[in-house]
Amino acid sequence: MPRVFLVKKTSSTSGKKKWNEIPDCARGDIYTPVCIFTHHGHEECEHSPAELPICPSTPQSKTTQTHTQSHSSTAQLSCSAMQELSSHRPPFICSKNKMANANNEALNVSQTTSDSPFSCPICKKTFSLGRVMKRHLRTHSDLKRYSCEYCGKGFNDAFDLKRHVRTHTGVRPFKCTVCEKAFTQRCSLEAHLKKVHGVFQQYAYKERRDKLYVCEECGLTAQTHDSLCSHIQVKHPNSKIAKAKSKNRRRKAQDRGGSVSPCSPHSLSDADAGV
DNA sequence: TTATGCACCGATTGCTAG
DNA sequence: CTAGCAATCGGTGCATAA
Repeated sequence: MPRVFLVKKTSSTSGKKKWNEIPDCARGDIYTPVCIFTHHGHEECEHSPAELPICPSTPQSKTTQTHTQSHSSTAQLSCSAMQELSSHRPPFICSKNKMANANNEALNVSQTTSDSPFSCPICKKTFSLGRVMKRHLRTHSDLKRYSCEYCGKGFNDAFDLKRHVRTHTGVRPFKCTVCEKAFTQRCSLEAHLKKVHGVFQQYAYKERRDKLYVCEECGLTAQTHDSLCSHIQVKHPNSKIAKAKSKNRRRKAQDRGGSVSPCSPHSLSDADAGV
């Protein structure tokens, strides 16, 4: 069975950079967490990850070719039927977790409680919020809303796509303060700090959600939107992000008939980037 | 005011390379 | 065996539509 979810192998197309061979210092300006909580109790402030979309994807067709079903139709399938469906899915759609969950869900059907009012009609998993359950239903569908322009892999979440694209672009926003090694995901950095250096990061929940503005073009990180926008305008004036930004400015100016922020958060959204 | 969608995030996990 | 990579998915904040 192909380990298709490991893009590292499957996307070894010509022209792809071998980022593992590139020193972190050569990848561009990257994020260095300054809020680390060590054994010594030293604590500083911290900011969190990436903001910019880079991979404009469309509701692509590649992932919808087989076994795509509407929620209404899938809702009529039993768990075993869903498992069978999964076994015939195209490689990158048949996710590991989906398969594992299918088994777990079958086992846990009897464990659902009445405390969670929203229950998945397919796997019977329960949720406290209706919108969470509704989104969960997507996991039973082969339809992927966002596709990677580099490898074609599909994702349900725009941010997941953005994070995935970093594996192609080499952007690694999370940098170890001890050894300079950089990572694409905060958890990878935290695991590294904990295991290798014995350093524990601790944040309040809010602190974790503070944004770090990452230029997906070069990996530069900024603490504010404005500084990031200035960077994009100066360094990457012809990038898709910059174009999407200017396009969004024009649109908003038309919609509101007034001045708009030169770089509002939504101006950098996936949708505005042509998704 | 409520419902909904989007975006971001962390926890978790399977896998590979060394 | 360990460290790191990459992916999935539920929780949550925010903006906007109804």
